[in-house]
Amino acid sequence: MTVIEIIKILADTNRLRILNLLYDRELCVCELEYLLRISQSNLSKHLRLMSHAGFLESRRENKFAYYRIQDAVLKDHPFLKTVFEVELKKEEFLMEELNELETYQKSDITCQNISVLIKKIVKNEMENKL
Amino acid sequence: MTVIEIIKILADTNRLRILNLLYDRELCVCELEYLLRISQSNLSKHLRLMSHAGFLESRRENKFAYYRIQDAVLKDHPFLKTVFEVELKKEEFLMEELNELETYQKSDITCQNISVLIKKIVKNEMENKL
DNA sequence: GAATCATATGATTATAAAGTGATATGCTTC
DNA sequence: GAAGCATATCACTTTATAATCATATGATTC
Repeated sequence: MTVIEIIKILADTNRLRILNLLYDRELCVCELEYLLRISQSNLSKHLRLMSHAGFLESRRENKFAYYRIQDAVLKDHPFLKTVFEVELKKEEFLMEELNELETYQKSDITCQNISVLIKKIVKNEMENKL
Repeated sequence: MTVIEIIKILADTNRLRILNLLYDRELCVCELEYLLRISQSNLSKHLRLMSHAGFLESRRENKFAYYRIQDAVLKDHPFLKTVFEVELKKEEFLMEELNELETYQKSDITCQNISVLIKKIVKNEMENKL
């Protein structure tokens, strides 16, 4: 992966939000969908893009797909550590999303029951549009 | 300037080429045009974009406009040093363009006589298209 | 094996940049 | 002050990418 490819991956707000949460941990598609309020298909496409580029890796466990950042990317491109650990911390909304992740992890919500919540969110959004 | 703004600036090959040459030095628009073979209007737009964002600063000396990277940007976002000094060095074509800059600086070409060369380049390109 | 669920993909639309060619600006020189 | 030059800007075209909606896939549960 070239620097240019990496920078182009970072240069999208939704992808940066995804990577912000995936930094240092593995998350399921449904968790990202719930935490970031990105539509399922849109999310899936960003994840595929980053996987094909070699930025992410994924594994499947039963019904659920888990994504993580490839170790090699961080090793080969040390500036990414600074971006994630220093620069992204300056962005208030990204910090807020990390807080929400923490709240989520302390809660009793899991991949098993998260879809109910997502449906509620989608329903609310629909109603707000009317 | 937010990280996201900075990354979006970097996420364009021509802007990265420009910044690669401007790192650690000041250059004139005509020098960039000559060295990078980017059309004058396109170049001017990229320079304006980066100036408005606060990434570049410019000064005018007679007919010529000189651009440089703002000190504050590099100070405020240390990862940029790594990007320029480590990551961009891995890109062969960017290294090649730095070499061409060095050759240029050793030559007797100056802003005063560079426009003749640019016209020749443009003329050649026109002919190659036919 | 039919139904359900999580995720992926395809087709399409929407949006936003980058590039181009012509023209404007503003300084310089005669 | 007219002409020439370097740079900037405008109007437009082209290209690229994100988002959306509908549908497919593939595993799971009953």
